[in-house]
Amino acid sequence: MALWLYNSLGRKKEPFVPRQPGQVGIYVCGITAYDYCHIGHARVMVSFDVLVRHLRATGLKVTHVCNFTDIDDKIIRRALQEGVAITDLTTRFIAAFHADMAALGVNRADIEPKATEHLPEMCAMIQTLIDKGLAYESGGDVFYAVDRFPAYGQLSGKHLEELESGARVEVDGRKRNPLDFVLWKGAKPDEPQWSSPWGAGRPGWHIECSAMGVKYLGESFDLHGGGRDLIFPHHENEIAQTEGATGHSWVTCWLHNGFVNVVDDEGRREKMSKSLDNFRTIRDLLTAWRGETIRMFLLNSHYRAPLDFSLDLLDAARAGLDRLYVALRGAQAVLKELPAAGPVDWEHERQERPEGHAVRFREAMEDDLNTPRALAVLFDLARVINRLSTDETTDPEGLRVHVRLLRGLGAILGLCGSAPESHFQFRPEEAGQSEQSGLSDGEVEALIAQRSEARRNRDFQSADRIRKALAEAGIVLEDTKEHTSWRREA
RNA sequence: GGCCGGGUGGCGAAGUGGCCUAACGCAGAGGUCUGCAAAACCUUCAUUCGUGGGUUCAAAUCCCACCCCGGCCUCCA
Repeated sequence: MALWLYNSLGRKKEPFVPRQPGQVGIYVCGITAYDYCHIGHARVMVSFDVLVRHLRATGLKVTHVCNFTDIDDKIIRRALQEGVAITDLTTRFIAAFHADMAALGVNRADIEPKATEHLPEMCAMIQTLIDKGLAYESGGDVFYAVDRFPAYGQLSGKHLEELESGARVEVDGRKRNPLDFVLWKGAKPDEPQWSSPWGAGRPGWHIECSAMGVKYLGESFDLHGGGRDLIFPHHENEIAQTEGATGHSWVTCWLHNGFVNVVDDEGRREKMSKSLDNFRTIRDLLTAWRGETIRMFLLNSHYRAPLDFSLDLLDAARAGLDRLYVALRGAQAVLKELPAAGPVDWEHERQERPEGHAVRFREAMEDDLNTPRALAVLFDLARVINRLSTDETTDPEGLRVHVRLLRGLGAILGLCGSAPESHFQFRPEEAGQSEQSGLSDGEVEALIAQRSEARRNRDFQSADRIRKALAEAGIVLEDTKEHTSWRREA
């Protein structure tokens, strides 16, 4: 078994071989901290979170780095607008990022470097580039001379001549070549600034990822990822900077996920983005859907394919996730206690059940993280579990084994880790629905107790009246022989 | 204009030469179970894969042309 990943550099799937056996370094381009995150950000973070989980589940030791851009034009502008200090603004949105990601079940990266804390590293790299003749000072700024780096364009498949002819790049007299990009921006009055050999100023955007990637993962490492829109110019420039400075190859495999699109009422679709102002923030959606539902929605399509976002699809994802939790809840009723998600013993699974769920799941994941296929395996498992839970002749051990597997495989996708009750009893907070979902858990339980009493007395009229009332409040009941469980429906 | 993705059932989405008369989920239909429901389970739901050619014993999968959707080429995940 081997993991195959689609490498944007070369545009084909390749078997993934860590540079150092058993160890992986991965750098993911994080956010610019000036606003709340939307589904597009969620997709990046969830995709790479799943990749890291998978690498770890297959026995690799992973160092996961995800940076924060905490100084940049947009941040400065936004801080000015809001009349707050830049660090207050970035601190606030970094905290919001952490909260949103926690809700989505995204694990924290091992290292979360901030640009403003790595000025010396960036300056050192810029100086190296100047010394090597790859960068030059001009009018207080420092620029990278793209035509001094022959491999420029290798990642994005762009050729310098074409870029120049197509040029939407604004003319800047200080640049030798219009495509040269800034490494160091000279300070304007009233802007945050750091001292440097080239005068006071601040770093360009691209240099931070080069400097911090090298610092934490080395001059060569395995994986570097982000959204497709970063391929050019951001990642192209990162390569030029880093390989220009070190003189050798930097990242083995570049990974990029597809966009989240928004479809409007006329059926037109476009990329969800900050600049188009057509985004839905994660925290907005979290008022009506569990984070795990959003995760399910994202994982139901392949990470590289374009993905249309809609509320209906979120509902469908919720229904699918319900199915997995129904299976867990049914098993819980039989087993009394739900087995925890232990690590999957791949060797054992391969020998005992070569066609089994675990093997099929892993094969799907190893095919460039085919999460839709991996999810299909989870659904197959849920069916098996449902059958075992309903069949009274079943021995509990077989059921336990399958439940443990569902939770173990689910954990690699970051799913199925909650208690079934907390999934089903999640309460949306959306303002307009407050009346509908006004019943507290305790009130629901009390009404169910009344209904159970009525049913025991075979007073089905009263029982059905209560059930109907609950249904109108968005509560659905499910009777088993000895117990009534309930869930909230959107 | 250059480059990059995508077009598969009512919806979402896998599948990239034979196991595909197309996985899986949602929605729908019938049945079993149930006091009745719900859930579950069983059955059913694309002879067809944007269009037109071609290659092949064999194509959703390869080749050619065309049409449509989205993106990058400027900040963007």
